[in-house]
Amino acid sequence: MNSSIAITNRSLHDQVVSRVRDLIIEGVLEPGSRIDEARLIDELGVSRTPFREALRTLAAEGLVIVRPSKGSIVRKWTPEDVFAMLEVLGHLEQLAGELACARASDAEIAELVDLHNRMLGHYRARDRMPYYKLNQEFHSRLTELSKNETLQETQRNLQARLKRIRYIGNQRPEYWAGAVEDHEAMVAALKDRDGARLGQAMARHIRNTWDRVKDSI
Amino acid sequence: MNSSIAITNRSLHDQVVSRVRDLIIEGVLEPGSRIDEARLIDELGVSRTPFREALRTLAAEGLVIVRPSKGSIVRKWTPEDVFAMLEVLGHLEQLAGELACARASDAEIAELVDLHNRMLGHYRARDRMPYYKLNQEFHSRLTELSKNETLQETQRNLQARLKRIRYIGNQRPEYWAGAVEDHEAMVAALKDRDGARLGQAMARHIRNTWDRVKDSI
DNA sequence: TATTTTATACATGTATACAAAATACACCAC
DNA sequence: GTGGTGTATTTTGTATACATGTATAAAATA
Repeated sequence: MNSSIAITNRSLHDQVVSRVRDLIIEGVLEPGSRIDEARLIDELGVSRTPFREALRTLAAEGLVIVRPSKGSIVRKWTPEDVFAMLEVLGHLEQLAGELACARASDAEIAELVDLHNRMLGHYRARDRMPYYKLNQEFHSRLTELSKNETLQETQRNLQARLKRIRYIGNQRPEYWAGAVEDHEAMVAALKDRDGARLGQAMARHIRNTWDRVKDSI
Repeated sequence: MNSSIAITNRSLHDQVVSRVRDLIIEGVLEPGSRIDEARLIDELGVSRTPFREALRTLAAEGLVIVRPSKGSIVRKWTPEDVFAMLEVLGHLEQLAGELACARASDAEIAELVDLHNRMLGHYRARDRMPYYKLNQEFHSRLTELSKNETLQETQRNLQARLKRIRYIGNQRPEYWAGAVEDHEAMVAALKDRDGARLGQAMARHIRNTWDRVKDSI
């Protein structure tokens, strides 16, 4: 029972989309495996119509492939795919960084610095999961500061595709330390509102990400 | 009756998606207007299921908004939306240009130069429609030369969203002349495989596009 | 025994029917 | 005349039934 007062009128479609998306990101539905329609609709307790519509949405997002008459599968990324996604994401976040320096308010930047400091706390305590979650938020929030809706949308989509891979990849301690260093540089540039430097730092961060994840795909 | 021999086994879904997408791009379905499910499925001769699945795909592409229980509408872009899309597209094509210079074969570049020359022919003859179509192809092909699948996918999507706007915008003769000049610069840089210069030229081209279309949104 | 064919089961694609929500409209009170 | 309430109608959301296509396994032939 939902104790909150808020009216939760999310359509069944939206609920199924985010539920299945999570199942894919969490790896419950394995990349390359068939999606058993009958079993999933049974487990989710919905009928085929909203489920299939959800699959179409996820297919458009690139997480699922619908093969006519042959069922749907969870999309599986090749190393080339991942490299391509990071190449694009790197340039988009570079743009985001440049725009953020030009368009964000002082308060917004302060918030982001605060978020970064909390991340540092989790790093020192070696709490991977909360660090990881704040990391996702850091990148999303920084992209928001670009005040460019399309940029946010595209970044969100790529981040969703990469979420699982990144989580798997960032396991080794020295990789984690490297990522934290990258973030230090980014936050410093953001504080100075040095768009070019922030852009460079973000692009470098994404390139480093490739080095960190490439062996675990 | 289909006189061609080719087996046209595209799913009903795909057919509906591209049909409705075209209706939106051509302006038959006007931005902001409600999509009359009953009428359209009747005109297309399909049932509601594949049609609604197609709407979900188009919604994910950003061309349509599905409002729960209130029907779907054709998405209408504000000037801010268009500016944001061009800002992103500009940077993506800049990246595409840089990568193309590094990764394309001589033959591929020659093909693109040839395509450009055909565009010039249409420009001299003032044949707007064939010029416009080759222009779309020019940008798609150049992005293909980046050999980055994600980049192509993202570019395709943004190009689809902007298609109608760009067509409306590029009407005045002096604007057209400016666009042709931009292309001359791009092709020259591509011939020299000067990635930085090509990138700059593409980014500038997109910025000019904004100036050309902003008054007609 | 290997290979091809065919039958059958099962999963997917599409259509339709039913339920729920939103909108339009008429009627009444103020 | 204006505002509000209740009902009818339309439209959308979901479930289910039916049709069609694909894969598997059994049987027949080479």
